[in-house]
Amino acid sequence: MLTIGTLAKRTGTKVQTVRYYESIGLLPEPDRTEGGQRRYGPADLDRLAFVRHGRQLGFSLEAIRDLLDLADNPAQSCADADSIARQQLKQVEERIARLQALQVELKRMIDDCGQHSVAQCRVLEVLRDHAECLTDHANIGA
Amino acid sequence: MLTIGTLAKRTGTKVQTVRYYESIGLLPEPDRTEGGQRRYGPADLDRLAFVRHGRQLGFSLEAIRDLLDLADNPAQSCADADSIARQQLKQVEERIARLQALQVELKRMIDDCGQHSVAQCRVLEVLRDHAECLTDHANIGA
DNA sequence: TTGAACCCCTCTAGTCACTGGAGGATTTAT
DNA sequence: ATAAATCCTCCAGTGACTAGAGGGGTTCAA
Repeated sequence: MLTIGTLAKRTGTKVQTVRYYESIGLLPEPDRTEGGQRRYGPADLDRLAFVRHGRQLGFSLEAIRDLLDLADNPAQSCADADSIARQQLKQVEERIARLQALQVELKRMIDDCGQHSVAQCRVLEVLRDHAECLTDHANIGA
Repeated sequence: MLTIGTLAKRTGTKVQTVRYYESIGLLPEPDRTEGGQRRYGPADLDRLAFVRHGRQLGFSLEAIRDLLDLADNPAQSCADADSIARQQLKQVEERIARLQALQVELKRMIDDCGQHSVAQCRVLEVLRDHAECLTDHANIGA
């Protein structure tokens, strides 16, 4: 039986985060000692590892919840898991594209900056004048 | 004199967001009509455009606050603005690298998925078994 | 067995950058 | 004069945690 601290350490999670996952129903309520402390078994370790791994792959907790449901009912369709993963991939690819546009823009700002005097800083110019922009970059660079 | 709605529309911002920026001191308190409604001038439009443009480039509001200070005191150093932009670029590049690692992993999951039966879905397998991972992808794929 | 060290508990509130809604006032156009 | 559209404030919620206060539990050695 593992304490919450051990469980957290083994999965690279913070203790508070484990309790948070429990509070939102992503992890089941574990056994407790007489003193009221949580004690976990191997199944809990697996489930938390699954969650963390999903997070590392950029899945939202909502998506992970769906994937856990699928994993709990293995008779169901693989297609659902596949489509969740495909959605995730699409989002990741969109983010990459947006960030690459920002990268170009930022590099241009910085390159230009070196050649100008203090009073006419290109970084600030570029921010002031949207027209300076080469790319019509998308909404927010998350 | 512009209403808040017009100001918002011109800068691609929501009305609530404009008020939010005012509430955190990013925009100055504007004039008001006798009835208490906000009325904005061209300087407000510029400042808000600057903020929005910064956001589109992925700067945090904190960074934008610093950049606005620099823009307000043009006698100060361009180097500060440059270093903020450089930090931002570094962060963007890190995010791209992380996302590209995720992309590889997700593609592999999805490619493998098609070849397996419902009962042994690769997507779920990969999430279950960290050992399945080729890449040791970083913390959270933001 | 007593004490120290370290862990655990709940609860509340904060983070970031907004977004949404309730319930009501103002402005504008007809 | 009235209707539609916009505006106001205030409060609460999002996602995914994170931090801290104030207290209790567990474990090990002396």
